[in-house]
Amino acid sequence: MKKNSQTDRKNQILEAAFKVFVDKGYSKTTMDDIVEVSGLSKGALYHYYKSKKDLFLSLIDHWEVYTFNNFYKKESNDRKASDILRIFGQNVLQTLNKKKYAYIAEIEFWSLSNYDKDIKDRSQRLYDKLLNLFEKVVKKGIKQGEFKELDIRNTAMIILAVFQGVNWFAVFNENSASPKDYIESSIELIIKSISK
Amino acid sequence: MKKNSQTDRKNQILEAAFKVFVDKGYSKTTMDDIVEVSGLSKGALYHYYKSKKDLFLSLIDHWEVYTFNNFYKKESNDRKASDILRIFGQNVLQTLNKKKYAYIAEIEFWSLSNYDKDIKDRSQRLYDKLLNLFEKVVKKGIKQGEFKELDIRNTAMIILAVFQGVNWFAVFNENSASPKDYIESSIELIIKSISK
DNA sequence: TATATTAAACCGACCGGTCGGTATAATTTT
DNA sequence: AAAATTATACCGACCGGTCGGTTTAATATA
Repeated sequence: MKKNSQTDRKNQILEAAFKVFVDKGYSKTTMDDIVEVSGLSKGALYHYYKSKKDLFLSLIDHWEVYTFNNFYKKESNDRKASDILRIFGQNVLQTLNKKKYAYIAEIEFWSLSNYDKDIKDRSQRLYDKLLNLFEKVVKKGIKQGEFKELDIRNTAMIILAVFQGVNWFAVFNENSASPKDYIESSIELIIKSISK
Repeated sequence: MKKNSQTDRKNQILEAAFKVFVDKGYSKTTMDDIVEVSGLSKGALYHYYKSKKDLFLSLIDHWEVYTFNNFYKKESNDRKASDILRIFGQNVLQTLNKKKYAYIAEIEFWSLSNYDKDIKDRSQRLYDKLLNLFEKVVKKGIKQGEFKELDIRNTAMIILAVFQGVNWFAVFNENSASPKDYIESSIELIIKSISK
């Protein structure tokens, strides 16, 4: 009971913080904003998190679960590697449509990583996970004879870069190209190139 | 004479601001920091720029000239499209090695674009230029029979995304892959896919 | 009553921008 | 060409407001 309501409270705060951070950016966000949106008091906030930065760091982990949770599930074993990539692509699109703000938060992580070592480390850990995931898929493709023998890390990075490309659509009002076209054609381009 | 010394002063301020902004990020940068680095006074600063934001906006234009100046030159007419892409890639690498901070500044633009319309517009204008440049190359490749008939805007975006991928190396300490390998193999991958 | 939790008043460091003023250069007047 | 006037460049002390964080008061819980 106690343990649960404690994590409930923490989540309540995190979600409020998420909203405000995405809305105003880290530095323009005030603790009072988060107090207001969370419906709790400042005392409560500092009871659960020791500082604004501490709150933000927790948010990075929260973000990962929130945004990429279904990512990790979808890699079913019975599909071929190329199809897994396609599914990833669809997930990215879905996230862009339904949780555009997740990508905006991600950009904030990048930006802050340049000036704060703790945030950088936390973000990097997150990306290592993602890269490992892509690497697994590439390895699988190679093992199953679908992909050529290529530098695994490098290929994973290219895939990541392509997915990161949708950030473009999250930030700017691009109307001369659609995210769907972009993602799908990019993935097909990659698949085609690395397939035997 | 007068006009010149005026732009000299403005550049002096811009360069100081560039340094500090890259070093600390926009919000953590104080006007006093810029005062100190520029060697001028606060009064002088506000004499030439009406606000911190005004200064930052000017910096976006400055950044473009500073970072991509040689980009625009290199598209010599006697080369085939794929080689132009390769040259672009080398330029990106060179920039990453010599002016890493330029990429860090770029991330700051992205981030701030989410919260400030003026910065967003200014940044978008910058990317439109870049995309147009890539489109020209793609068109050329098609016209000269080197590339397939494909969606031009979309292809330009893929190229952009790949180049943006080096931001990764600018932000994080990636030691399991080299920027050079990344860029070169990415470009070859693209060229291979879009060539007839 | 003791303890735990929340609410709200408050503190003080910090910072963007202002403003009164000086120095220097350009222009006009005598 | 000297003096007077005006325009421009520059300086730095200062102010008003903000905001992360602390402290104290109130309230609920046991």
